[in-house]
Amino acid sequence: MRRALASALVGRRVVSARVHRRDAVVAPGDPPGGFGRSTRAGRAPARPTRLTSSALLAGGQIRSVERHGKQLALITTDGRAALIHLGMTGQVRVLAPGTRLEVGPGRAGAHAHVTWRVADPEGASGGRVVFCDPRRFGGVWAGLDEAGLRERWARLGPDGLGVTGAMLRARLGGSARAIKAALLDQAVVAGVGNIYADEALFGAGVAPTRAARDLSESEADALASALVSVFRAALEAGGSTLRDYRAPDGTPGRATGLHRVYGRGGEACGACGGVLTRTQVAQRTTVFCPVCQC
DNA sequence: CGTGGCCCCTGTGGGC
DNA sequence: TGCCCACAGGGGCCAC
Repeated sequence: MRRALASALVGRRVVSARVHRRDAVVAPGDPPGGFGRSTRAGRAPARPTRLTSSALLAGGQIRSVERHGKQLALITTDGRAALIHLGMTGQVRVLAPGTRLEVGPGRAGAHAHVTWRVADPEGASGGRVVFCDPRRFGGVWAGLDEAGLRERWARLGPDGLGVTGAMLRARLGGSARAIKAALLDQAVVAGVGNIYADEALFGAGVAPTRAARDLSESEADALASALVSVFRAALEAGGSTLRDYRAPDGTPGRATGLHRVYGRGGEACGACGGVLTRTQVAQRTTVFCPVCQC
């Protein structure tokens, strides 16, 4: 996504930013609680703050598109930043001038929440970029600057693509919680979600329920390198499309074909032939091989 | 302070 | 066909 958005946006101007659903955006001064909390009926009476199009980069020129973990930042040459998180069902689509967004799986196209119009520096239309998310677990953080962005990202762990055993050990510390719960914590490693946690634990031969503090040094090393290879392979395949995910050009990812345990509870383990166990860890469905992972 | 539980939301697929 | 339930790529808050 980052690469596709960078090639579509870097050097272009943001002509306008339109918000179709205010609760898919968090602006500075909004009450805490994340997406959807500020305007929901029956909640605290706090009104959302006024959201200017400038807070969503209108009038700026895109200098770079950066990513840390699951968060994607659009940064302008004058130092403004907006941050996108896909949640479970989010998409960011790039549409050529004159084209329409199809409704698509999960009715994503019927849930467009933010639309940016972009243009070449000479003014020729560059089409538009649309953030969609039916469930609205994702959203856009508006009104950031680069310092605010770095501050947010400093609270996250190292990005999963570059994690090492030493980083992992330092972040796990003496925690008694299940290693899978620790991996899902974005302050430990940024970017690990339910699919890749299970896949990496399988790759490393570590059971998801093991206490984080009980991992040996070599197990932490194996887990870090399993994370990196799982991420590399999934990126190479364009990501995991269970149903909703699409690249910015609308193509689904093909990494689901690489999953060795995720979504395969009850099936035979590809390594030992035993039955893959499906259970719950940290309130998330978890699949692992009780023979290969211990 | 660290943790588990609960909740936010919409869509889909299976059982009856 | 329709209704109800379970479940889904995430993460913030709150009570223990």
